[in-house]
Amino acid sequence: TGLSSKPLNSLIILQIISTMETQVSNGPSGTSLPNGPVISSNGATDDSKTNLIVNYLPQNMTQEEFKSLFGSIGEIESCKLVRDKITGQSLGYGFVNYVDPNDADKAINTLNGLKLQTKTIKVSYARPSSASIRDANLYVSGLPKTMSQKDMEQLFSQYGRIITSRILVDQVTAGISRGVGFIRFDKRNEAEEAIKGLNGQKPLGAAEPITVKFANNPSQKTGQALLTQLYQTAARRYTGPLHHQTQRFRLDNLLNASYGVKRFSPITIDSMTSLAGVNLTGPTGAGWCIFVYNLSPEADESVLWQLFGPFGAVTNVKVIRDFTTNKCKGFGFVTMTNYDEAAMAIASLNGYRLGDRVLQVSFKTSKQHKA
DNA sequence: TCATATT
Repeated sequence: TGLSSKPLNSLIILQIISTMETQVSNGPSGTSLPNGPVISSNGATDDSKTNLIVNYLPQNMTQEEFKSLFGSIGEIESCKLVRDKITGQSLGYGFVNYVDPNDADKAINTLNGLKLQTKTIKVSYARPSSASIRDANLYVSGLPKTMSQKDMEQLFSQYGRIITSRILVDQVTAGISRGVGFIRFDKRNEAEEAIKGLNGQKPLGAAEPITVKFANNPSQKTGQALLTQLYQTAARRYTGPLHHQTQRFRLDNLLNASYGVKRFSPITIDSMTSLAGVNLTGPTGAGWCIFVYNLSPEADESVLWQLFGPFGAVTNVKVIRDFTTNKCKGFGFVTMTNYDEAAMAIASLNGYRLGDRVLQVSFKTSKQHKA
């Protein structure tokens, strides 16, 4: 046919295939087989009960950490952290498709709202992928400062189903509206109708008209913005470690954000640093292994993610359980990628009161039981 | 005059 020698034609073929896949996955809902995937009459699998979208992931979370976190719930059929095609940067969201619909449900119940670093992740069922749900995100400006998120949703809901909405607030004055926000509709045509109906209009009782337009798409940045981003990430890589005082400040902010509690650990970072090298197992493969003692019998992996996630990159967590009762034996392990973040977590969480227990947290040593 | 929601 001559197609094989022309890259452009290959691209077209790929697009055709991808269109076919889209059509197939949007086929009629099918029948559920016992303990198996839902198969529709045309042979395609229906992922609506197993496939999740995860939003507001920390920027530095890797595919491996992502899989590790959601794999702690149950067997994963597939998962993907979505990255920018050009820069490779995480776009802050991903997909997890479980084998068992019950695990998808469990993941929503236990991981939705989990605080990781500065983010609160959102876990929900993914809508079937289709072109009609893309580019349905609107940027709204000129909103009255008194307008709440609920008010804004009420205004826009006449044009379609709203998936998310947000009003940006001033960081320093703690929560005063900046008069700008976002509305994501289920369908792009709903967003288009909302622009036609509301752009340049004055909301009831408002003094000024609002501006409604499509939001900037993060995956199609300008060349200048791309260069800026590349430069900034490169600069961060080559910047030395933050001063300890600064780290302590960041640490308190993270803790306050995550737990709403301020606490001070008697252990300083410097004393932790002096610990390094004498008694540690050291960075084994993936990172630094941390020993966590005095967990309750009911403790599970999500507790460890919640405790350590705010401090930085966590690649793995494990609760050690009794073989017969399946209850936690009182301890577990956490692996963190970066030494500084691990030391910070230990300095803050050692002596941390979790329920009626006081945790003991340290780097894992080669002979732990010898106290 | 914009945080990161459809692989």
